[in-house]
Amino acid sequence: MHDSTPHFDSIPFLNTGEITEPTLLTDDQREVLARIGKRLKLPARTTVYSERTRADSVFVIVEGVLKSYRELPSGKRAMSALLFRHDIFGLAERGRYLNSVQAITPVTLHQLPLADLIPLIKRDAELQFKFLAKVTQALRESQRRTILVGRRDAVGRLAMFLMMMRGHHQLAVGNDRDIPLPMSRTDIADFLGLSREATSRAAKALQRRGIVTFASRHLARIVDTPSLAKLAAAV
Amino acid sequence: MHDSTPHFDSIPFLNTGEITEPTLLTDDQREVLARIGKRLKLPARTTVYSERTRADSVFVIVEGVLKSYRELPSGKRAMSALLFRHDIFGLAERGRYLNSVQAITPVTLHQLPLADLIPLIKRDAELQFKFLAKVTQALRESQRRTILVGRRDAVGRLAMFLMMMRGHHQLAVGNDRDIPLPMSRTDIADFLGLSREATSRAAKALQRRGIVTFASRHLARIVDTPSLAKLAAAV
DNA sequence: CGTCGTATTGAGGAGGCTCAACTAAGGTGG
DNA sequence: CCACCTTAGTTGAGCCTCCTCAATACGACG
Repeated sequence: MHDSTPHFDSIPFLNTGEITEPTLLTDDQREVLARIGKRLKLPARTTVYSERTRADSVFVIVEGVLKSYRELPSGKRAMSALLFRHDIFGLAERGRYLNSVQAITPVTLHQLPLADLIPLIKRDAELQFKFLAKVTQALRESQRRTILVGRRDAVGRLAMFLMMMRGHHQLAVGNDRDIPLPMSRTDIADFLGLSREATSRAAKALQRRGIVTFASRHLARIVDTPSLAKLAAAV
Repeated sequence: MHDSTPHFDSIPFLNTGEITEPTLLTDDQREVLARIGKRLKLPARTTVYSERTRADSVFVIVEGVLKSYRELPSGKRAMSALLFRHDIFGLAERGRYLNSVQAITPVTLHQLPLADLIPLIKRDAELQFKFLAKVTQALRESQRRTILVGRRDAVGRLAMFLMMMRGHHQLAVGNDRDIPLPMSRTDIADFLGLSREATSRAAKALQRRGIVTFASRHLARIVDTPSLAKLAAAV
């Protein structure tokens, strides 16, 4: 199937048989979604929508990385999530978006107007089920992140983040030692619930201990995977 | 409708008209769910299920409070969520539960076997849509909690928690000053990502500042709502 | 090659964690 | 019914980590 149609996968609820593959959209379902939506190509730094604005669409990421965040009264920004290929975002509450979403890299999105999507998934229960599974997965991801920011140690948090990024990248490319980090250090800090400085020091600590090297600001290389995994798991 | 059938509500995606009411299950839907599931009454402290065990059911809370948590290697417990009336839990990944769930108060649950529920919601798209909305709401709740544990100040976190508990209780009862806290201090501490000691000190600080009084360990009374709201909102 | 925003490094201080002792409450059996 | 025991919660002291502020270094972009 051509890559221009929206696509996502999700981890199934049940374990059917021994092998568990992610649940994929069928070609037909992708066609249908492509029909009701339109494709969007946006340069980096574009704001897709801002919190509290009228919500009329859900988005599926075809390619690229985005961040979902909330501005706090103090001027700090609380990051709700980092969003990757095949993720869904824009689930609104009472017709308003709750977060702002901004592109970190250039992105390709599929915009699905709620006015069309809701009737569609109410007709097509199988398609809706894919959405249900995907939202459930996002919920689990969110809970994992709650555990992450609940940790006290900066190094462990960064390790957890790197393992997470590795997981995302690994799906796409074979190489699992080089981890591209498209987002800024500030974004990482916000994601981890740390200050920029603490994040920077944590990165240096990992490097000093020979676990990870940072070839550039946007490329990490895992040297000692077991140690990193151990740091990420601990606590 | 009799209270023995499972029930839940959720906040709609769209704003239809000016007034936005929560989306409720219809009587018919409750009937259908009641038919495929069975009712469960459990005393306090019962473990409904443990992490990594085989998942075969989703649960709807008819009455009572439960906690969902994960045991960490260090022996600490990371709380994933507190669960209240009309909440849903037990969404599994590949046939395994990810968290453990334990009753805090005596609870009444509706157990819905996945083997029956999945075919049902694949037939009944309207019913599935209610589940989709509910899971989405849980996702938002989880994101809010991520922001909560990301805060640095213990007092603010506790304030946020109290406002949250107020919201839950307010729905059921009119009184919005008395807040029952059925869970232990340890549970609150786990939920806030604080130590027991810090939680205790934060409670004392709120009391000293005349914002909240703790009549007993399980009953808080809000004295100065605006101040509490301000503390909860700030950051 | 200069400029501006981003990132790193350093020093000092605040807040929460840990450890330890003490107190309160709940449950049990005589 | 009360004394005891066990568990949960509070209080205090010291330490550790991260935050804040400030200065410097880096790097992307014009």
